[in-house]
Amino acid sequence: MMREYYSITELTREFDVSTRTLRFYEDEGLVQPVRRGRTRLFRPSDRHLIRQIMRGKRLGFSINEIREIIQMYKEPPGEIGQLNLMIKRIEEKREDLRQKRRDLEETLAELDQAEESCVERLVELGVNT
Amino acid sequence: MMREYYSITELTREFDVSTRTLRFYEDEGLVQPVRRGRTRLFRPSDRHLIRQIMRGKRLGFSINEIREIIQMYKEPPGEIGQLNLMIKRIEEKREDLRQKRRDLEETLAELDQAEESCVERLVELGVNT
DNA sequence: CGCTCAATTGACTTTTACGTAAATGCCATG
DNA sequence: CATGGCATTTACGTAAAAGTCAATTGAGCG
Repeated sequence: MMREYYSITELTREFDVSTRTLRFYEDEGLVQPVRRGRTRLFRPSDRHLIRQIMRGKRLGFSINEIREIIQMYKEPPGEIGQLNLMIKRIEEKREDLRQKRRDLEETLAELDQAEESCVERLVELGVNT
Repeated sequence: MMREYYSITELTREFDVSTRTLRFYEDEGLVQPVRRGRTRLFRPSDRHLIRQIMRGKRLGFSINEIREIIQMYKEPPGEIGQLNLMIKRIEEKREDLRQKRRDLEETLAELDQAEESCVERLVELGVNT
């Protein structure tokens, strides 16, 4: 079932962030929950945005970078110049992500090696006792 | 040829960081260049460390996390308890990196989709004019 | 030796991404 | 109705990771 609204505390629990953080994202214009009186009602689309924000954070993107990425997920603009510009920006972000992927694979490889050294050392010690 | 020493400015150019940054990393104990008088002489091992630091930064790790990772690359400890602890830590970091990889792939997929939408829109506009 | 210019040091400042506290609102429940 | 329990707003605080600036220092060179 697709819920209509989520309360702020529901989402803080789901994503393990504080209310302060979600309000901060609202101030930053990353999400725009609707209001009933003064209380915020987050829609599924807001929830999805928060999911994307958390992903961006884990990848080490700043709020501004996340904002840019979120722009890219939105409806493409209607003007050709804008479209070409957006495609260029998207390509840049993808290159950025590919660099991160290379960094990630290299780091994983080095950690694999480090673990192997540890295991070898354990075997040595196990043999000698 | 394997250079013996690198000056601080050489490395700032190579890695596109400021001298302040490299000194900061030294203060943080991430690198320990030797000294001739007061000037720092960075050895190939320091250079390699800086490379690893930059990788960690691009992946969004904090200085403390980078410090931990660097510890893992070093010689494995001699004591069994320490070795097991280190293996556990390494496994945690790897899980962290695998999460980042999932985030990365998802983000790349969404960007692919976004670009496709843009291209489609371009085709529409191209057809209509 | 004196000059110059890069390098160092230390202090202070800045930016980012929230944390925290205080005062207050809203509302369901006993 | 008052009590508890979230919510909100406003304002100030803070830690991390450098940037910036000023005052020195030292090394090389003519």
